[in-house]
Amino acid sequence: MGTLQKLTGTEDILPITQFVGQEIKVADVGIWQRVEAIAREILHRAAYREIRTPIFEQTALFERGIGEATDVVGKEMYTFKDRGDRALTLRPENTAGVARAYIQHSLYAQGGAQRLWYSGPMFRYERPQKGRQRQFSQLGVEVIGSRDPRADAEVIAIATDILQAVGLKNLSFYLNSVGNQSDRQAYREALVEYLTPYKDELDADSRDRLSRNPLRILDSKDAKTQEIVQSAPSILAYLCDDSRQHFDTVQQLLTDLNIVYQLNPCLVRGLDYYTHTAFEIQSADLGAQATVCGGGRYDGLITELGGPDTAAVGWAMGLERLTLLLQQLQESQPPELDFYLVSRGEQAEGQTLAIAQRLRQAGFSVEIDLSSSAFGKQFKRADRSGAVGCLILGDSEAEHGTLQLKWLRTEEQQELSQADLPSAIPQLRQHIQQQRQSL
RNA sequence: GCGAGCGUAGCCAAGGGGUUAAGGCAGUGGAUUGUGAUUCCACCACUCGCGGGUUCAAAUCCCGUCGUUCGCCCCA
Repeated sequence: MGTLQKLTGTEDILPITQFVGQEIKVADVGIWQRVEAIAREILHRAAYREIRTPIFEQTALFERGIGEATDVVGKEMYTFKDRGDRALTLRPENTAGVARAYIQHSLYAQGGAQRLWYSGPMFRYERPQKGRQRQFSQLGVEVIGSRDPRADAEVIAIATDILQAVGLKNLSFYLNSVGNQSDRQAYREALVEYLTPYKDELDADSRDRLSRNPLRILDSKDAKTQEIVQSAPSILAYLCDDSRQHFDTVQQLLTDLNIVYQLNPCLVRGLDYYTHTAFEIQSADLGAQATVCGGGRYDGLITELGGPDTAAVGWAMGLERLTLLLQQLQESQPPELDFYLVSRGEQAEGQTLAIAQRLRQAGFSVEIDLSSSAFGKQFKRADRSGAVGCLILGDSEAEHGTLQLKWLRTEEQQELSQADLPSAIPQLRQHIQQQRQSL
């Protein structure tokens, strides 16, 4: 193909929806704007403030923060050298970046917990499939500076609020606790001890992980491995009293909030920094990439990155997955347009911009037809634009300083004086409102 | 990184060795030179993702490559 095309695993989000039959092939920006507006409102009400951090960071930040043994760091990062020979990486997730900013600007000096949210592109070098891209968008929240179980529950409640407000149903919420460092160490040994005799029956990947990252074997999709894992010891049995109590309280709070969850002791998240609470919200309608939202507590991360001992919880939502689910539910609305301005003739065309600007400054939306084609054609486009009114400017109007206004839905037509336009504005506004409502 | 399927116009497609590459939607111009519908007419792929091979002959068969979709791994 001679033309340049988007890179694999990236998407264009267009102003128009593209259909194949009834099925939406590519959803338009409208759905994104709706989701973002709803999320923003809910986050605002919960006193979360937006933070924007760079899209690339030093490679070392992710290596240290996410963990060198993880797949994300091991094989999925977009890493490169810049012209100054610095090792950079396009962020594969944003918790590490937010933690870095928190430390760098000493946000802990503000006192109390910092409630933060972010939204933006993330990058992972993977083979794309349904619900998985190389550039994708995450909306996330972080509460940094509290180990209170209410923080865990609040963050979860906000996630379920957003998903519900946006209109998603049929989601499953899985909850687990992976305990603290020493709980996990003890459990890890027990698990390895249990699994070692079955070593030859595990699938190849799991056998590999037995020494490197045995907890990951728990959520293997391999049938035989699953069977073996069924009777493995549960992490929940290895929680110390503090961990146990924290987890119990989180569960109690969720129950009080009527948030339905399923305990899943096999839920292990792929990033090293998680401690205690871990959770995922999944949909059955997404194919193999079922997780819409995932997160948990990460009490060790800030220290790991060189900051003070600071507890934190957070989650991230995959916005492509969310919109993918949403576009199955609703059709998109064309943008509302007040006036479509048609014109013909040199003098008339010369007056259109000034008229449009005057109306726009008064708060109306106005689209100018730039084609100079026959009025018949321009009217056809006016009709399709969905505008309430069509402003007509031809030779005689230009001559007399007037303009025709045809209300497209009622087919009434009236004449206006250009000079009197400002005084006609309240009436126009009222008329448009009426016509919209009568639909 | 691995596996499988699929690439014919802006979109949906027919054609599976024989040469003008069906049809539909959308678009543009006109019938209608100042009023939205319908209808009608015309235009809209020097070539079937790209490169090579087989053949008298390739969109069609073979190889490679790129893209895409779904899955594995992993995650959002």
